[in-house]
Amino acid sequence: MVMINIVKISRALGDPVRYKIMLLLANSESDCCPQPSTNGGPLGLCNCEIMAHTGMIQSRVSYHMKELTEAGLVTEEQRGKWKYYYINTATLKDYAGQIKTDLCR
Amino acid sequence: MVMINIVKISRALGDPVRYKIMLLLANSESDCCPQPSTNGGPLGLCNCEIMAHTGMIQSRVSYHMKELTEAGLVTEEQRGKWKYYYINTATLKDYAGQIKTDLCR
DNA sequence: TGACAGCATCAAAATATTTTGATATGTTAT
DNA sequence: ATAACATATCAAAATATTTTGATGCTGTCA
Repeated sequence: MVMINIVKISRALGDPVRYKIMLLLANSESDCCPQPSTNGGPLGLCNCEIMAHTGMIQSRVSYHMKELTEAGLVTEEQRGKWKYYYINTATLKDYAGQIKTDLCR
Repeated sequence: MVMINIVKISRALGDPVRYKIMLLLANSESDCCPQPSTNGGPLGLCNCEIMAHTGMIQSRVSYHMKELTEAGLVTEEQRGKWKYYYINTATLKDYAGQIKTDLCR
């Protein structure tokens, strides 16, 4: 059982910009740069694609991706000079499960 | 299907003070004032009990209970001059479910 | 009704987070 | 090695949230 921090994950998801990025990651396939590895889950996007989809500047995207990564919601993968981000579904499933066991009784 | 706002709920849970209150509500039974209604779920606590458990001043507790209530995480019940709060487990279950269906694929 | 208990609300202060532009770091291709 | 590109980091500014103390409102009980 992985250790997850409910408050940290909630806080990460509780920002509209970051939640939008999570939805993007869950629903988009990469279409630029080298293709990410086939990991069975979402294919992920690179920083530049997130910039394009959201219209945000680079440092802003970087900042939010770091928040998501540190919460364990997103996994990074360096591929050449690009960095891919994809959703860590294990964390989300643990999170959803723990919310229910800890708070619903 | 109730309309829930994932960002708002996440934000509400993403504050350490509020998450602590949620755990309190999930694990405590009221032991003061008139007993709350038997609603099948957690019995809830009144503002004064939350103050006692957390050591926080009244206006601070009030502020956070409002945030939790507005997110739909907590339901209020006025009983005499006391106000009881109890966890809204339906919202939490919908939340956990939607997190999984929207972000895990 | 008056006194008081419990909670809500408000404005100001304190604190935290987010955004931006500049600059640094790391990778690839020439 | 150098240039060019992708991303990270930093410090300052902008913005948002939380905390506090004061005050207001409502219900209870003498």
